Amino acid sequence: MSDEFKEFYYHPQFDHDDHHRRSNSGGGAAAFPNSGNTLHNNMQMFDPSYLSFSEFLTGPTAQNPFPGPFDSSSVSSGSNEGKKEAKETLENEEYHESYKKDDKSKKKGADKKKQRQQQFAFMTKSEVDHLEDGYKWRKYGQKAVKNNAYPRSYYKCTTQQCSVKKRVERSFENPSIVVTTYEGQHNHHVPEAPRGRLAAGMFAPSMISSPFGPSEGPNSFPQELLGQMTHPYSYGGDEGTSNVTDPQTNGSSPRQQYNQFPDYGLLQDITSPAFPR
DNA sequence: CGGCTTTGACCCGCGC
DNA sequence: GCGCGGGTCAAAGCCG
Repeated sequence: MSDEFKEFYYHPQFDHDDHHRRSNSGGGAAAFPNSGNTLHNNMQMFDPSYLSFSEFLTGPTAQNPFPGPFDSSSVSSGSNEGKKEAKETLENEEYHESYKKDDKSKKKGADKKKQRQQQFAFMTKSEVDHLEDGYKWRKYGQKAVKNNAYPRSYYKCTTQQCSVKKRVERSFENPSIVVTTYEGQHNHHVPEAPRGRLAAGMFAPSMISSPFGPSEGPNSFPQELLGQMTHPYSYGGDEGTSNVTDPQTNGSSPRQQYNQFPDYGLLQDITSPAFPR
């Protein structure tokens, strides 16, 4: 219960034109190429230049693709209650959000114009695949991915006007690691805490109002997640050495630092977020 | 009964 | 041009 710290890595969802790097030369494939070391190549850290994660996201998203190279700092999100798993550092997991549809309007008959949307991926150490983030999701598919014994699940936000999707899959090497990729942006506020917990407090509008206005924010990242990250990303100066702040050992109560995170049992496990393209 | 999950099929883009 | 792999749809089943 004290080792609950998460490392936030953000890594760009390389999407360029290189979408489908599917089987990077017969190996890599989708999410976790067993390479087990390329992670650092693709993961980037929160840039200190940004006051907050939100800003961080906004910046690069708006103009520069990515602020900086992978650094090495981590964040701790005071997960109390010790929900289920212990957090640890991921270092050899690579997550590649290859970007698939550029504009492909697949599907039969349905003319869905697929245009790339902002994506945000992060790794979470959790026993459950589907982390509750306050929004309601409907699973619309599941697929076995290559080089990964674990299937990838596809979810859509059930809110009508919202077309946010997310993919969830487990790391092949570390089954305890769940990689969640959000795509698109919620154009609404967090529903009435479907599960009754976190949603309400943790996604208080005040926290997500900034650059990520749920109403029409230019961003598409999980506001809830941002909420957590905003502060955690203190990024003191000795990043790389110390995991930012560990609420629990930091002396201050987690609740304080993370504002209203009553008892969220979902994103608390975030291990390493990727980065919105 | 309504909503969600499951699962097989279909479609599409990319690499060879 | 073909095959592979990934993403989505939609019908059926399950559960609350």
